[in-house]
Amino acid sequence: MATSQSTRDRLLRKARRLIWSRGYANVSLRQIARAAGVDVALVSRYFGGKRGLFEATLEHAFEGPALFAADSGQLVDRVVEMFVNAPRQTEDPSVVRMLLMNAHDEEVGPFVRDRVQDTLQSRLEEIIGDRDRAALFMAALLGMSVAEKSLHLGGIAKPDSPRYQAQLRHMLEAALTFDG
Amino acid sequence: MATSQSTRDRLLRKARRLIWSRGYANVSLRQIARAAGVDVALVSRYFGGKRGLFEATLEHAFEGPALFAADSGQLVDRVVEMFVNAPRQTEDPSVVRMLLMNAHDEEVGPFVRDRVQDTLQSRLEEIIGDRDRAALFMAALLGMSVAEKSLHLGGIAKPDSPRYQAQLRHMLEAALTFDG
DNA sequence: CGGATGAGTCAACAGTCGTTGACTTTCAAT
DNA sequence: ATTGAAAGTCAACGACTGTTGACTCATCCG
Repeated sequence: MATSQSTRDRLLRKARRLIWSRGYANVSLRQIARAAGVDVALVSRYFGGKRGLFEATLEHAFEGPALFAADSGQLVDRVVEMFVNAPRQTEDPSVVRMLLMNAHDEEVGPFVRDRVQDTLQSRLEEIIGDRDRAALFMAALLGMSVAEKSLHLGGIAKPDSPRYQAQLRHMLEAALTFDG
Repeated sequence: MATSQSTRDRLLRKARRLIWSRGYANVSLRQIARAAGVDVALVSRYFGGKRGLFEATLEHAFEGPALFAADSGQLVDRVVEMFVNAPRQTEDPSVVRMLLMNAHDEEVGPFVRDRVQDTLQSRLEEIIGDRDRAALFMAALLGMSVAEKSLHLGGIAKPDSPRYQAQLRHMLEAALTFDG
């Protein structure tokens, strides 16, 4: 028998994949449910609605252990590892991709931005030890991601190439040398 | 009497402001028409539909004269001028904002990306003289924009402050020193 | 004056959306 | 074997979307 837990998980996984990559407003519950092989009505039953389903996908989303264990010296290496190698295996959208697709959203944007501030960004400031540099570091990460993943900008190398590593590393390290 | 041209322009202006800042899928024709004080049906009459209206807002969108007249030495100054000072006056969304909001869109995303490649990006490559550096330059611009405008990242200064100029300039110049 | 043209209005269409409540089925415990 | 809760199904709802065609109205030409 299909336990409640397993169908809940199937919904959650498909929702993460679809909403994180296409954006909250651009994915319907019916699409998610169909992909998960589950009836639409169960979304409201298990998560209280679309909003609740999306928020559930964000639990533990910012607990990248590799990043959070890093100190300042390892930071660039860890981030490059996270965003260059990891996505190749999991095929799940990265947190940065989720950010780009949902931070502007009218309904869930504020929630997403708050979560990022509280966790990822504040942790980054701790590691780097400078508020401005941490912000620029994040900006570099976002810029590279949007340029490659969604703009398909020629000149940005394919993310599985060594040249992309070099490009990303260059911009990240540049952020860390800012001296306002 | 209200000539056809003037209502066409009113629709166009409101569409640019709304779609550029909120994204194609997140603005309805009825919202645009109401903001313009015009009946919805006229959109289909004058532009052939929502898609046509949006594409019309992109005509001449990438002809920033200040940027296109620049040579390599003036580039950073011109871009800082364009994205720091100009938006203060016009209150219109910048091209970068339009890009961030619409490059991912399922319906108009490909169109937008093609236009950017053909005009802005290729012109940037001409000026900079290096494909990789041009791409990183664009990534820096995008990253700063998304970090400030839509993520409201603490640590990124307010765009009308001298410190924001310094931050943006730092990242842009870093892109130009990439040596793969 | 009469008719035609262009501009604007209005109601309706087919479709999709998130959500709800009533229903059936399944399974375990008394 | 009967009861009861849990799990899943299904149809319908009101709201919203882009688009269409028939309508009114004013203006200008012959």
